[in-house]
Amino acid sequence: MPQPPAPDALISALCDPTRLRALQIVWDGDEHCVCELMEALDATQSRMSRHMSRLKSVGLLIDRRDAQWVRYRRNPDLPVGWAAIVEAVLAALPPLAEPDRQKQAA
Amino acid sequence: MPQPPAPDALISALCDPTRLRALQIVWDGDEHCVCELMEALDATQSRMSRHMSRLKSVGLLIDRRDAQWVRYRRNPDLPVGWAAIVEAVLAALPPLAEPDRQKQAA
DNA sequence: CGGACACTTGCGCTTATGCGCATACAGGCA
DNA sequence: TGCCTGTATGCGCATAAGCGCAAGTGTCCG
Repeated sequence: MPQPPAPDALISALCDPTRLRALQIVWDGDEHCVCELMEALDATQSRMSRHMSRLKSVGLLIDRRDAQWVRYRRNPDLPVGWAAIVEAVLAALPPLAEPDRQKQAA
Repeated sequence: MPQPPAPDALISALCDPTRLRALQIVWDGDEHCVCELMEALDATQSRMSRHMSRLKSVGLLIDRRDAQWVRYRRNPDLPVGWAAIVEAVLAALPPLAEPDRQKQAA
């Protein structure tokens, strides 16, 4: 089984608003550190850290230590089927652009 | 709001193996009664009834009373984005054909 | 070394979720 | 009406999930 766990695990990982928002941000393919995400999503550090760790554990993301930061990004080797699910879900989500970032615009 | 609740609700509804399997069966577009599903998925009556009711409440399914039976089937008016999610998820699931129906074949 | 910053993790708590059991409800049929 | 099949629902319970807090790890810098 080249894929991480079972599809059920993928779905479970998506079953949380914060994780979905995080995916939304991280899915641009770029690297994002925890501190960036916690600010963007208004979450505490431990909370965000755990969510990211969960997304990583199911294989959606990979991380990399970069000095004091841990950079998360989309797993480039994600099976196509899984990517399709994530993308379908993200496509249905509200843009997030304004609502979660307006704080810094305000 | 033409769409049921929010996408989060859809995802939550998918966060259960039994519901996923049920969708797998029901997604053929035909009608399926609870008793059929409970047998196919080896679930108790109340359990299956609740799962189906949940799938219905988020708008994935519609039901119809037919004498003593309640026929569930895929909601034909599902927004395309939602259908895309469901289909992406179902595509990633193992066929289910054999494992859950072999009992009647045995 | 010591302190600051970024992140992770153990712990206890609270709430959500799924389950079975028993019971209520609905429709067919005698 | 009474009874049977099929489905829904109230209730209580057990487990899972998410959270905050506080302590621990890793890295840089002075």
